[in-house]
Amino acid sequence: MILFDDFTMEGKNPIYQQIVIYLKRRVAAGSITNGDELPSRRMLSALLSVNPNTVQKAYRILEEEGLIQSHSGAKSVMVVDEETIARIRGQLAEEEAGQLVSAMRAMGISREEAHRLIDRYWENG
Amino acid sequence: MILFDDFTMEGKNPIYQQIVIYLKRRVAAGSITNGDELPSRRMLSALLSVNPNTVQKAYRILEEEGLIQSHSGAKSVMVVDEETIARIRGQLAEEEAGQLVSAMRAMGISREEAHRLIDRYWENG
DNA sequence: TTAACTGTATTATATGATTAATACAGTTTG
DNA sequence: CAAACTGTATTAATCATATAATACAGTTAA
Repeated sequence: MILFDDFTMEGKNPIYQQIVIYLKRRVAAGSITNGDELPSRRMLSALLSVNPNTVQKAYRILEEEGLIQSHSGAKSVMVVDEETIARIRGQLAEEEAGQLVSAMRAMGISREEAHRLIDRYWENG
Repeated sequence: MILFDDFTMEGKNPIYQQIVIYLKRRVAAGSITNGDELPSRRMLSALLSVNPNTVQKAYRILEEEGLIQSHSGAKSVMVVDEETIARIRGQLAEEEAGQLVSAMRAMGISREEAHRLIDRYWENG
């Protein structure tokens, strides 16, 4: 059973998107593997203090992307293979790196300075 | 007159926030200096094909942060000193670096791998 | 001076995100 | 079997974002 024990609500992004990205990151990290059971919509909504519909929206999106399989009446499970991991990992890493680079460039921050900033946040943060 | 010629609408963020961050980044980069005139709400809204109220919201937020001064009837101008530049620069760089580091960590990506990803996007993009 | 601009304000409408309260059919388990 | 869970669906209400259509008073420039 996937626990969501290190899930935290952060920033302004919609909650359903935060759930989606949380699960994708754990797939990328390898801490979620094929067949892992997800908490039910009702359980997770209670744990996060959000509406069951919000969790349902996140799960539906992941199902449309092929990362979740749901049989009506039974618990939903993750569907993960090596190709999926590589795809998700590339997808998320691209977004993050691309966003940081364009931001730093727009601010006139050099590549070396950007590396130093990241190193500083890697230690503390 | 600030031209907005390299402004592009990107991502899902509210438009008024994109305008705010665009101007802050140019302040951080030094390509906007003290006293620079802003385009009027109506002109910018026409240029970006958005509603004047959306531009007004962005300008109002910047005015509340002290980066813009508006005299009713005349063009609004930027208010920028060295302290402001340093503050904005630190603020934006912190956000970006912090976000990337927590994302990479959650995905189990090493510091060295993160640097390589950034270098790759610095060249291409 | 006056016409064309400026900032500012108000009211209305539409859409997306979220909450809320249910309902129903399939499954798991005691 | 029956109770308690499961996924799924519907309808209604609230809030933020964004658009739309004006209105008014101050500034600028021909």
